[in-house]
Amino acid sequence: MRDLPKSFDHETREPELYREQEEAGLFKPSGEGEPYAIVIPPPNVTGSLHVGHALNNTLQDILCRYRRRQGRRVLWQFGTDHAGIATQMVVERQMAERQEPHRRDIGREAFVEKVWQWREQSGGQIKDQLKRLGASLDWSRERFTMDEGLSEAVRRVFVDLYREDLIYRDKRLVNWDPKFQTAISDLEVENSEVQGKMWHFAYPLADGEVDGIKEIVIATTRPETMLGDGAVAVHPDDERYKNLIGKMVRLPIVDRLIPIIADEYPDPELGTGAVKITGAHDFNDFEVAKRHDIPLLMLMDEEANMIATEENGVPQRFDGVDRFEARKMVVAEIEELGLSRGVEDKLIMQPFGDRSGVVIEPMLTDQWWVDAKTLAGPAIEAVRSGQTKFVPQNWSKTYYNWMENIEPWCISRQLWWGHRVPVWYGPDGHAFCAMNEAEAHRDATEHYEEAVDLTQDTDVLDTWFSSALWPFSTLGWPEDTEELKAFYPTSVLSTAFDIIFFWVARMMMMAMHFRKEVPFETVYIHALVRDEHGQKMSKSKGNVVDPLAYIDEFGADPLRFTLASQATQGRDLSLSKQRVEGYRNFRTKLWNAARFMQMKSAPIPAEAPNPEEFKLPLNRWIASEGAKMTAEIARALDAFRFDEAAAAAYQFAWGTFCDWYLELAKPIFDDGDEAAQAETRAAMGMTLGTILLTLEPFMPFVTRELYAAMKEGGMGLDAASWPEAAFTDEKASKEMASAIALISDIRSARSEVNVPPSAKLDLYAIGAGAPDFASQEAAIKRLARIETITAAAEPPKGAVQIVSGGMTYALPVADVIDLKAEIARLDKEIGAAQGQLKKAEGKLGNERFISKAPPEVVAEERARVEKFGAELAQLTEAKKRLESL
RNA sequence: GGUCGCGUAGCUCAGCGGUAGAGCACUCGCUUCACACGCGAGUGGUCGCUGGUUCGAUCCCAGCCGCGACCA
Repeated sequence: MRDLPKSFDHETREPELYREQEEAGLFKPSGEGEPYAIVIPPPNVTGSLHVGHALNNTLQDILCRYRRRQGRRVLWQFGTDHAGIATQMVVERQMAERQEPHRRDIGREAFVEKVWQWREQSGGQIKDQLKRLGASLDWSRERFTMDEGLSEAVRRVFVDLYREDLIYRDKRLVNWDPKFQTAISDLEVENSEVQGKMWHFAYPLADGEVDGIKEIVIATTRPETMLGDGAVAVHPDDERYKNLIGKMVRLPIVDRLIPIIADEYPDPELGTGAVKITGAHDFNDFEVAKRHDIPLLMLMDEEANMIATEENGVPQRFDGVDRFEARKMVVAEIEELGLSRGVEDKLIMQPFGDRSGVVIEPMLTDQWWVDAKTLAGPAIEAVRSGQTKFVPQNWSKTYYNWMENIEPWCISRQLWWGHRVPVWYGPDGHAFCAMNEAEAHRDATEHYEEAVDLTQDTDVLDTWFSSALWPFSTLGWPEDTEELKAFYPTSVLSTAFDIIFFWVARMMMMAMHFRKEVPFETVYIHALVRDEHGQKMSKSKGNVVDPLAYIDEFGADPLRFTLASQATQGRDLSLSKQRVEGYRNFRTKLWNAARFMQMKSAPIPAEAPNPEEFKLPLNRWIASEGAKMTAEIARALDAFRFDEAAAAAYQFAWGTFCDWYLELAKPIFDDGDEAAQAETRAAMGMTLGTILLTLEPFMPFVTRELYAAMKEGGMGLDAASWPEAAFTDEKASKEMASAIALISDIRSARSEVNVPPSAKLDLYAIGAGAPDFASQEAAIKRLARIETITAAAEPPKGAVQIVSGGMTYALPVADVIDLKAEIARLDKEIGAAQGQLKKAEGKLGNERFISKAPPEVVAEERARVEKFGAELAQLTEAKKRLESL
């Protein structure tokens, strides 16, 4: 045993202990066990550790450490993703701060070079933060989505899907982010409700009045788009407009004739029932325009400034005007024309870019698309058939719901940082999709029958396109590597629910298509971390918790234990400082228990003793309880019940081992014989070993420190495997439970009748029966502060009377007895017993209960009647004796 | 509007057909030779509301009220 300092210095020891593990090669797959693999959800290169990361990586670390201890060959794959938009944004901002030229001025190649430089210098700070958390990731296998290998995988997938017609180029409406000037996917758009206005504009009929009507009034929340209207639509069944269908209206300001058409899209109940159709700037309108072959007029450029062109006929004064400025102009001009028919305030849903925060503009552009619908089929089937399971199971519904209604996936981005689309164009625009430029040239030469100049597509691919390959690309695919053979499909993927669409679904699709196998057997969906009041954390609320601050203050162990103990299924978790503090106390408790054991020379034995050979009920009991706990933790972790596993460990270590076992063992060290002491040392050491080993996945630092200090012979914790949990001894458990109950009952009675804690009393066991825990006399004396234990026929005068385990005991407290308090105490117990008795008797009095309830339940109730009946009799008698004083 | 989830002790949450639980907070007591980041003893709940199923409902079903998330 090595001497333990007074307390654990997490600040200096945690980093040292981490380094020791890493240097020992603990984080690399080892041994011959069955492979177990988890790929980390790759954090952004720009990312830093937030509570969500802390939770997710704690849980993954627990799984990995648990499986390692069970002898599995564990790979926890680390890597980061290149985060196209975010990274480009960061580097551009940095360039601006340094007053360097804009990226457009230095050109694409130089800019991309700068991004790589940035990554070398400042990317990946999250690695060090994950190390502080204690994450046992295999750093030696780190991957990056822009690595050559992973880029190769991306090209392979693109080329193959292109050749199978599952990737195609198409001009369609996309969500356009005017700030970053790129298309983004549906998922990167956040719709939120904002206070807006609904304007009513009158469009005059072109050929004068029809049945006394000379205009049609449309309602719009986006007046500026009226400049590009191609039609006005009404519902075919709308009586108000029946006669107007087919007529033309004169579009104000632009002075263009557009038709009134009938379509199912307008809701007659909403607004005026007449809807303007701007096919190039609204998703619903686009569909209507396509159905009726209405021209799509582009109104804006890449920055969402208005453009006036020959084609769109927008007046020159709008050219170059910002879209919101243009809105004001349109409204003013309509009013001037006398065509305004009112305006109302209205809550409207508006799309925002999740990274840029600006209003997204639907824009008609050429983009690359993945035929997600086709890929989704096998991915849905893989979950339906149970090849991949969601935990908690409910999330599979979210997955199905999304997958079954999936839209084409827009994968092209007008950025510079990312995987460039592997397509080259010939002089006539003919496209050649190839793994590299040389191949494209070869194909082109064959096509044109001469060498031609090619230009590569300027778009890059959505970051999620490369992340979708993560489970197999990190293992070396498209090469057929040993890692791929050993670790694919991976065992578990752990992530948050909001990533199901972004990532899980896409990994499933790609894996089923390219590997014909699921990417992972289980998808564990963890909860959201909220603040201590259950509020979602947000920068604007200022309630964001920095996990690193908790690590600084308390250490990683308490933070990890807090997160694990709150990781229940199906509910978000609230993180509070108090709770972390509480588990810091738990760590200290373990520490002090070990220090006590050092005083008693009770190390973790070099060779584990066999509990079957223990003689003392106390030691047989703790071995039995320890085995129970170990089995419970394993069961809980197998079921991803981190909370239950943590609770079992906490309850056993503190509630059973420290509060009872160590206390009950003290009298043996005081005056037990040599053999009893030796056995108790061995059992105690063994149990501490069990606690440290089962707790290690949760608290990898302090458990290592204590194990190393306490282990006889100095062998480290990592040489030990998960404790075998086979021993039980019901008889010893029962005996100890009785002793513990009696001690508790005596303590309660003493406290309630105000016996000073320091006073030592004599205990009398009343009547003929003998208690079944004779072996614990010394412990009872010590823990309940009893001087002597004697059998007696009758309780002495002035005694507190205790009914425990079917026996009556008396505690003479001489003159100090508080008669009133004692009667009150007995009354309380009598009341409780009566309540229980009445309840059980009530059930048994119900004939239908007797006939319909299962016999064992009925028997249970009968036993309860007997037990509480006897208890009540004893208590009543005790009270009578007291009153006769 | 559709889908999913949640309302259990002051707070944060387990439990989910047969004796209501944990941590924290609170009250009282304690320099008990590992630990006051501690020890001991307590207080606190018509388990959102209303019906139904059942011998029996916090748990299952239906409706309602309140809260939240996701998708339209």
